[in-house]
Amino acid sequence: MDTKDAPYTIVSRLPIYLRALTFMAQKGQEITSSQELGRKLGLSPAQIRKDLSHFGEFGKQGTGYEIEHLQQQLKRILNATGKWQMILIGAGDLGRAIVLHYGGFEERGFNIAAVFDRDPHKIGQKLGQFEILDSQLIPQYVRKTGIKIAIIAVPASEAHNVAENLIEAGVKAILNYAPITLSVPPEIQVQYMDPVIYLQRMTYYLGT
Amino acid sequence: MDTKDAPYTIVSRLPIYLRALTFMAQKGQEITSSQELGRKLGLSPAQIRKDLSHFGEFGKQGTGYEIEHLQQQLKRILNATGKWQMILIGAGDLGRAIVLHYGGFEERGFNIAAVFDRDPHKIGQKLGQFEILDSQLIPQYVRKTGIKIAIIAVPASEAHNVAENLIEAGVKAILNYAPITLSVPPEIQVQYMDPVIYLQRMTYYLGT
DNA sequence: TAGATTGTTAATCGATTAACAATC
DNA sequence: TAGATTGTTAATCGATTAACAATC
Repeated sequence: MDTKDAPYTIVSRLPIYLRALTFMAQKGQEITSSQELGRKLGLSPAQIRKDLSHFGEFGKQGTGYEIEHLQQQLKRILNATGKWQMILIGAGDLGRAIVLHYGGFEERGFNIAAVFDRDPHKIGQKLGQFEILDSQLIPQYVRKTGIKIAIIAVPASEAHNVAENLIEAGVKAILNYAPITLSVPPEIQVQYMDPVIYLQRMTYYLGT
Repeated sequence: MDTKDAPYTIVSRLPIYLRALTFMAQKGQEITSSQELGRKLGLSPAQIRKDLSHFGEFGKQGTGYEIEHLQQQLKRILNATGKWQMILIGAGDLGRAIVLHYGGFEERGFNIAAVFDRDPHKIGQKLGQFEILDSQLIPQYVRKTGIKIAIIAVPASEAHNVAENLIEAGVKAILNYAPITLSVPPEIQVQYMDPVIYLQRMTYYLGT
């Protein structure tokens, strides 16, 4: 396991690098440098080279980085070569928005496989292409499919229960849209998508 | 300007503290401690005390923090006492999802004031309660209203142009849902909401 | 008073930057 | 060769943690 000991600070930047490289590749660009990447991402060239050097040597002195190659390497490091299956918990407004209106998952290696809700009025109904399944079926579904990633889109008051059930069933990573911090065992990954948190990180700097 | 020099690392945690305090307050709890907060948020008590000490003394030895009071103080520090007006650029699927299906802005101090798109087929149509306005009107709208916050929900290819127009018009903070890093002057705040970035930060740890 | 928890200092730890030899 | 850029080392910088006097 060559890569699992990289500091999270570094890991957290790799998807940003990958996204930038994909954008450049789409425009037909073939080569880039730590300087160019740094300029586009607002980071120092040194930091980008240092980050990449944790995982190997991907560049060529005097030339820079072959975009296609670095892209492939980052995908490999991030386990982003295949397609990850995910389940979505919560078929309310937020869940509906994620399923119906967010189109970016598929082309970047993620797929929603099933949607769950605990509301009897919703179970059995359709959410886009999905039939909404009973939340009670989550454990057996996760065990059967081996799915490791879940998206939580339930109200804050329910999020913690849902998370515990998911983890109990074998889920290892949670993308949490509920506006609450989840307490989970250290080996479980959680990331947060509450836009208000991000807005407040900016209003601090805005004056009143 | 007593607070504007706090390190971003600290500032970035304040909204998390505020969210946790609000949750506790809703449950009727009146007092908390750095220990309890730390446990709930996965942070060390020392860090929480250190963070808060950058802005003042909000606790009482032997007792802890009065939740209502600390909440008020954090709101003041974060400029989260009033209601911020925002504009949304992009009335596609993503913009629609944000306006119609995300309900959490209002009660937490943010409000969408207007929606813009550049597509002639969309301009003049309704998005929920909003009439979609022509993107060309953004500059005059921003100047007239003094709005400082914009949400970008256009395709990646358009995001940079949109951002430049917004900044030119006087916008100071951007919540960017487009999957691309924006290059902006250092005094402009940007935060990113691309879920795939967050998913890839987790898949690194999941093995293949 | 005894117990608890703050705010703060000093020590530790980790991340970023600057600089440069290696080399394409 | 001359110019450019990498990968890496050492120095700097900043953030976290541990510990404790102050005090409620």
